[in-house]
Amino acid sequence: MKKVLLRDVAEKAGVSIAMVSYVLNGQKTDRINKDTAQRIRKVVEELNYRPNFLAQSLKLKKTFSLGFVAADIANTFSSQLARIISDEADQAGYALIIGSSDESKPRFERLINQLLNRQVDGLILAAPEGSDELIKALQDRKTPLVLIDRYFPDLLVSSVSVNNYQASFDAMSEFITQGRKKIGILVYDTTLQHLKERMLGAQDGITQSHSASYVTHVIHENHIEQEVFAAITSMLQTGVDAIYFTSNKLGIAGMRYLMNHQIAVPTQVSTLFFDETEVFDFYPSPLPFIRQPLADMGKKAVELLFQQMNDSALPPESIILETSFVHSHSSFTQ
Amino acid sequence: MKKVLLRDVAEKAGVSIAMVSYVLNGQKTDRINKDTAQRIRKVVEELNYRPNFLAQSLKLKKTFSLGFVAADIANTFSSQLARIISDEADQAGYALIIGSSDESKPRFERLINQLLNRQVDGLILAAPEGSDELIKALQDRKTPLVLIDRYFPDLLVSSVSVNNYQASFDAMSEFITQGRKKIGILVYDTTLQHLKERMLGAQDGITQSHSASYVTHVIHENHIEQEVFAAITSMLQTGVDAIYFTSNKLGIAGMRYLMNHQIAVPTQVSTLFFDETEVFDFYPSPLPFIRQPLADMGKKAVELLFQQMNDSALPPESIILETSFVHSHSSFTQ
DNA sequence: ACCTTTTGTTTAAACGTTTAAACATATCAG
DNA sequence: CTGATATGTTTAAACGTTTAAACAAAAGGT
Repeated sequence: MKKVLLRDVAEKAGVSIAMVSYVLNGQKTDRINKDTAQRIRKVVEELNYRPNFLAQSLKLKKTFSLGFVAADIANTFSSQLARIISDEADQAGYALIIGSSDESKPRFERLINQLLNRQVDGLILAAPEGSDELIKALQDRKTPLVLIDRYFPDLLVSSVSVNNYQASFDAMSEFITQGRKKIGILVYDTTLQHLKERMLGAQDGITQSHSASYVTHVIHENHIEQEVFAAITSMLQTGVDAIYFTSNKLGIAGMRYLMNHQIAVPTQVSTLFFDETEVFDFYPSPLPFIRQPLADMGKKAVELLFQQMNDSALPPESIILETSFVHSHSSFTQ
Repeated sequence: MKKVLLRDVAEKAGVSIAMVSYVLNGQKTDRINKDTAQRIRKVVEELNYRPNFLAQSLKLKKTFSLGFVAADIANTFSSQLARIISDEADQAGYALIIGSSDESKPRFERLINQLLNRQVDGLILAAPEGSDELIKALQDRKTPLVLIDRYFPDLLVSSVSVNNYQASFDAMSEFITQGRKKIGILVYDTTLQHLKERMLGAQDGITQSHSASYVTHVIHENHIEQEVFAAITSMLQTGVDAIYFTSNKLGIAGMRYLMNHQIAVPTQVSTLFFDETEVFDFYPSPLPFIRQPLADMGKKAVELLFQQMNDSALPPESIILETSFVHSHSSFTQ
């Protein structure tokens, strides 16, 4: 079965290719004869004509597709974000091409190049460590672009993120009012600003309470499980009575430990997580956590990106969304 | 900063556009002067020329992109599959456009149309209920296409799936050797063959053991939580001592119930799941499940698809992969 | 010396659209 | 009845590549 072209429609309707194009795109409606238009539309229907996206894109210099490079698509955070962005893009008639850098800078760069080769109209990026210059270069090339989740303090780029510092700062009061005295903070060994801020916020929050101390353990990405286990072991030995997990994955590893070692939560140690996971549901006691407004983040990012695409002269805008503190995860979230 | 075109390279290198194209595509290598080729390559480098994918695709009638329509990308099963397929495609130089039908046939159809408009070179589909004719139509149009996970018994299309019937059948012996007498089976109200086979396999397995009976509860997709809760309540009242959850989501809902109601697993009721979830880790006792070979499924699907794309005359092939029975989920899977 | 190959390069059409500009005919004002 | 204007449609160039075919010059064979 041969592909139906504009030419085929034109031929069958007895008009020029241009006419068909005009009718299909709703242009020159005031000029075109109603009957002709009707006839063309009928033929289009009959032949079930579908425009060739490639040809259109080539001509219009617009592919109606966006690229999203996630940090690690295996992580629920990324995949939920991807889903939201995809839906959002979809509604605007855009397709989303998704990549995952797996936190590797070279891979990130490769993905971006691929996306640009494919002429995506804009990018939403969860940038890995050390990718600042790369982002800068993209910006210099006037590539419409929005950072999500991650941001670089000395880079003036549009971004959507959450109040990492403040949320962490505020959350510590939870431990304080519980009367916790020694708080363990688990962080990654990273230069990523948003993670550093989670740590700093927590530390400052504790310090300023004047009623508790903290100990920070730095975990390396490639040995999460082992290092988290070691960190918690050490913490418990040194009388830590509350633990703040600054990320998703750290939290999961931590809970696995506490579960396996039958540590009573929150009696023996109190816990707090940045980010939510389905697994929390399955812990016998409620596990409080800081929730990021995923849907808003995704929507805002797409919105910002579209703005950039429509007006490249627009100055970069940084949106910082509020997180919320959730005391107990309802069993009835679907 | 202007886009660098083939023309720009040609100009700077003092040759025709064709020469640059030939050199870049490694064609006519025997004819082209080594020095000229070298010079061209140098200019390409200097100008950092990137071919325009659209123009290439239009000319070559190949977009080097595949479409994957997942059943529900929010489900780990789908997203893991997506990740594998994406990686596999990537390695072959193909991009993956992902959609999620959310088990809705109209949405499925819309997504497929979008993907075809975008001229993807092939499709991998987790088809929702009742989409047989649609698949058939695609096949008639000679669209390279592979079904994954789901299949339609009377449709001769390439597909990759697992031994749903046999796996369920065999798994029941687990309950039998435990001496379980009344087994509850939780299934969806669906016409999807793979799910029906999971149910039938289990039923036949139990029947043929001559030592236990079963009761089947049908759950409707849109009220999973409530209906699963009701079903389990009813089962427990009628002396069911083992439950087989035929899917991921049913299992999660079920475990949530058992957890909340402090039902002892496996002492009071034994459980068995089709599919694995991270949440299983967080249950105090090990939860046995049937594992699908996700990676193999994804790889095979891509492989099959590429075969189809290379030779459209190839007859459809159905690959059925083996599942494995996992007794206890290791706490150290990353 | 002349024809044939070989080597190296260019020309030009094609892929399937969009759209400015040109064209043709009908309608209208004076 | 004529020039202007409104109405309806077509022509042709462009988007950025690929590639068959044509061309030109050098090398080889007799």
